[in-house]
Amino acid sequence: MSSDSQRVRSIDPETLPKHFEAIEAEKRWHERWEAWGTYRYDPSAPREETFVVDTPPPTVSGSLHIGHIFSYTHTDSVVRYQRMRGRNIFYPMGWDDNGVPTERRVQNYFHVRCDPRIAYEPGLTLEPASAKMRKQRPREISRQNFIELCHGVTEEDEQVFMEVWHRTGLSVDWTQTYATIDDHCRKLSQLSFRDLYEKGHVYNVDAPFMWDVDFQMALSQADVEDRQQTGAFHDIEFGVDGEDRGFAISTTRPELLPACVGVTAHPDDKRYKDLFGKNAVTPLFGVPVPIFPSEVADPEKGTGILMVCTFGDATDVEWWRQQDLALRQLIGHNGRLIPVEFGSENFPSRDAEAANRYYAEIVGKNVVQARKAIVELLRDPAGSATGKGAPLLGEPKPVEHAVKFYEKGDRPLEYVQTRQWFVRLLDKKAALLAKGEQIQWHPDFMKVRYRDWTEGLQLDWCISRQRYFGVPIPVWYPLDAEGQADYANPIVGEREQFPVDPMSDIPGGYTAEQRDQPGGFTGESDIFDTWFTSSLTPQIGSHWGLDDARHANLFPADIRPQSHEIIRTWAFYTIAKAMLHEDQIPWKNVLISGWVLDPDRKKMSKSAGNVQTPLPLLEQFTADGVRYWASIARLGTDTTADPKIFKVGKRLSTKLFNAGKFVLSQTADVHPIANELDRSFVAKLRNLVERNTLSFEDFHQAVALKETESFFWTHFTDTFLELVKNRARAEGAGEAAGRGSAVAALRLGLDVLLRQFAPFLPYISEEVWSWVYAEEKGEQSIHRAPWPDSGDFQGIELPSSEESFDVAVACWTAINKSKADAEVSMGREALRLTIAASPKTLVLLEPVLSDVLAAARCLEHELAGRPEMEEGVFEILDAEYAPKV
RNA sequence: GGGACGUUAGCUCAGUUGGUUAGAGCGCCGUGCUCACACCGCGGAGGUCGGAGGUUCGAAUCCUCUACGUCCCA
Repeated sequence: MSSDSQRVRSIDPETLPKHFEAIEAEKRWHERWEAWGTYRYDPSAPREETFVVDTPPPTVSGSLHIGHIFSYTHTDSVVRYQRMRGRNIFYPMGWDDNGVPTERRVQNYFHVRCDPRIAYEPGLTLEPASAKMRKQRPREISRQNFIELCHGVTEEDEQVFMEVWHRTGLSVDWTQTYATIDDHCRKLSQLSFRDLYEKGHVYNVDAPFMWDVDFQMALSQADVEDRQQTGAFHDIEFGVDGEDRGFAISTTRPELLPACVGVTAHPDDKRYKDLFGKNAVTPLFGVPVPIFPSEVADPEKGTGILMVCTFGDATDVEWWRQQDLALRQLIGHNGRLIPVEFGSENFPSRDAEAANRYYAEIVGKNVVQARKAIVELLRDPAGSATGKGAPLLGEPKPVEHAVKFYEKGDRPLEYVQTRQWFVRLLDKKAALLAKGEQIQWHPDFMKVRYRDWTEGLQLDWCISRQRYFGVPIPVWYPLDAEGQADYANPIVGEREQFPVDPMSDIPGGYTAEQRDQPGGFTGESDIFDTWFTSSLTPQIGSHWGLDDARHANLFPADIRPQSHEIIRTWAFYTIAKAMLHEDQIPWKNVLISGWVLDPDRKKMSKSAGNVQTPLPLLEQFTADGVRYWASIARLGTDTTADPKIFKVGKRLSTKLFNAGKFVLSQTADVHPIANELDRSFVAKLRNLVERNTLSFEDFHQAVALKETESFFWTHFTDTFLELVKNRARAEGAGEAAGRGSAVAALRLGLDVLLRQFAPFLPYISEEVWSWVYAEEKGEQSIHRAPWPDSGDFQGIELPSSEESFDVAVACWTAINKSKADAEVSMGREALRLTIAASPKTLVLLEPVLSDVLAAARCLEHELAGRPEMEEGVFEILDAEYAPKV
């Protein structure tokens, strides 16, 4: 040992706490990372060095549960890996606050309703509604006051989310945040509209469209879902105009009888063939309607002939268009039957007086009430269209059928004639499908969902919503001398004006006094579908249309993380927007996280009432423990929230703390890694790094975690560490080289393993890193340290045999087993024993034997060559152990 | 009705291009408080890989059919 040799930097374990204080550490590290700017985006770096994340903006008014941590952790581990690879990370956070969830929350929280006709009340502040207030009618407030309340509530909700994200350790750049309702997003959203308008991709039209009668707003195809419902076929007898006969139609919606505008059956249906071209007469209301053939009519369903109403469903709309039928809109915006006058031009009747008498029984009722009432009326023989008894034939026959609902709604959709804005997509299916193919989907099969949805698209995208808290559609309409709006020639806001609110701002060339005056203008009161804004998240981050240089650096993004149920909305619309605006794909990779299931394997959701809130779990299992559970799940796989797995993660982090403490408290003179066992361990480690790097590049980061974890336990703490423990502490002359090699290998092992754990377990890895490595390596945070690569192993000679490590472990395990079989504790010394193995295996054992004997506490030994034994297998014979003390 | 994914030890899950007696963790049984760690170690038991058929020298893995579960689309 030379006196001028350098000692390795080590720690005094006494200065460290006995246990890892995770809660305190999480707070401490979050503050330091923020202070250091560890996760800041550098706008000066070129695109090829930048890694861009299109972060999902969480709906802040939704319930926060463990599923949020699950999917965001997936993203964070990818991001942390890329950062360690030297990439400049753009990882923003958005808040999705505009739209229905926030409006609902405000309505409930303050017990208010928005009435746009009411005047603004400046400075209005409200307390959360008391139980007493809730018994009264909701307070009605102005549109502007309602919007202000929404802003207030979302700010509070954002704080709750932020706290959880900080605690989870997301490496988001918190200086890059946005809210989908803020000025920037409203501006981007309106710029998007303007661009689509200029390109001819948007239009408005007054037509029957899907309508939710509770929210009283139009919907897009993506907002709608099928639900299986029990209905009933009602067979109702119609008359034939000018003839003595009748026929029975089947319908599940008898309440729409007054809205009947036609009758149809399959052209080949012999039963009804001779009716085509004639008029039918409806019972009760005596309305003559044309009978026409249609391929779409199913002869097997009900009686095979059916009534066409305005409107029962989408097929009714089709027939109405094709056959140019009358429009008899019956269902009002609120879902109740509106007053109509039979005998008037649009509602002809053979007996208007009777028709109006019957209709008086159902007018003003909602659909369910009206159905009940009309069924009773149909039992009245006087209402017959043929004079042959009650129009209702037999009793209603129950049937299970799919009914369309707004996904957030409670009552079936109606088709109501309204004016709405649309984005034209149906003519671009092929191009949209091609864009989907250019994007890498992880897992790949998730692409099928995008394809299915795109191929099945039947309607253009309805983007106007009759709501308040959202991005206004930036248009006004000129009013003619009669005060009629000219919808064909809207005045679209100018780029410089955005964000603009047509309800308060004035279009160019007009004065405020001309609002809603003949010859003046009127502002569009509708807002955008929230997806119209959310579909721009990559452009919101890149400042598309506002900062070309930044946009070029940040678009398209590298990854879009999201869950699979919103492929048809968020992913689809984002792809559509990128294509319509710039003929681009919005991102190169989509990472799909699965759902979190409760222990009964049900999806965790607020409506199911099985949500687990994150904070208690973070308290109990630590952020690293919870992150472990999330990270070990492969992309796209639904995963059970299993406390057992959280526990495994927490245990892993504790073990890292202890192993780190042990390794870094070893001290020795600086010496190269030269010992055979050490070199053999390093070779294994090097192999691990290579495999993990490939896994991360393929977005198989769960595999990398599993491999690292397994290596850490199996090859590091349970074996290598135990085998070199004695040598790492050996005193005396001639021991320095072996000791130095052992300590160096332990420190390299810990260093490289810590860095491979860092993307998954940011807190414990940073904690251990800070003890020695931060200063030694000149990287204050492990999260800015380089991902391990071949450079970490430079200058370390390869082992003489790749098998040395495994042979040493096998021999040591055999001795342990012999102790266990003899019911002797592992700590007991072996006075002597014989190690039997094949001669070849004994040759491999030779260079690592001293470490094995020391670890096994073996004083004397003999080797016995057994040619008949399998390679790599050991047997312990004639063991004699020291007496128990 | 069309499609996707899943079905492997009591539980939660790995099993890459088909290749020797199918793996891990938890749990269980036995055992040891050896100076980093009882938030630990060591040893052990436990599965005809949903079912049937086929291809192959060889199938958890490929093909066909089928059952069950979850989801997507209609």
